[in-house]
Amino acid sequence: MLVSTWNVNSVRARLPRLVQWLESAKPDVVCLQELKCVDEQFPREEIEALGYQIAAYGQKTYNGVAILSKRRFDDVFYGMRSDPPDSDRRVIGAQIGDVFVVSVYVVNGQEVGSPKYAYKLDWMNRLRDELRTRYDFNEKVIVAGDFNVTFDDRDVHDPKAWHEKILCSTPERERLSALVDLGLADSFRKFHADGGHYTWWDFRTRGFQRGMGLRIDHILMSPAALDACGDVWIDKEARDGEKPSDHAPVLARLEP
DNA sequence: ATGGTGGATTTTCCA
Repeated sequence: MLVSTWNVNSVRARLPRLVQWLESAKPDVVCLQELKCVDEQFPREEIEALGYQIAAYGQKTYNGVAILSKRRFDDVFYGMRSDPPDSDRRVIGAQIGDVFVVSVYVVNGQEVGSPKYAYKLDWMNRLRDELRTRYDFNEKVIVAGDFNVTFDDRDVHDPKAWHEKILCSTPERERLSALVDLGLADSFRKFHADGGHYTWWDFRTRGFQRGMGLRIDHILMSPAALDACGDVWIDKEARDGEKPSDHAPVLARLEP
């Protein structure tokens, strides 16, 4: 089973690239982030035509997450059970056979010290609570998405320039580690110990063309899922070419 | 150097 995550930065703007990628990569499960449209606008027919079931949780203009699956969903949940409920649509989860899959789009946070940064840290606390109370981590649990946080400086093209900056600050990394402490490993690191592997490059600085990226998209796995995982890789080609997203997809192969 | 590009929606927000 091939499980993947991709922040598409508008599913409608990315539709031709997404269709092309689904046809070539042939993932069984896809966690999408930043749909940037309501569910009525989701290009359902084009994706169903490729043999996927769709569970979407979108909103106007911002955020929005979905899960695509070749196999039918046994169960789906929409959003966190926090009080008050999340004002943004950033989390969706589904049971697909014996695997529990969550697609997450973590708050960006704008800048360290800003109100949005404080919100990000609180939101990540709430995500931890949601996952902790929802799942039995003896099962196969996969939490994939745009976490908007690097694990350590191996995930950063220029650690000096990014030191304690947004996406790289210690409080953000502590909260990402707190998710790992639930029993959710960074699956990419099972196969790649070296740095220099990135999933996001800023449009504004033409980061992709200059090799200036960060690894902020992750596939976290419970021990049973990680045991079944034979490889994890970043599809950099999907970040190249005409009208790309600013993120590359991450893929993981699991033995049945 | 607080820019730059890209998306959605709109003369601006967000990333």
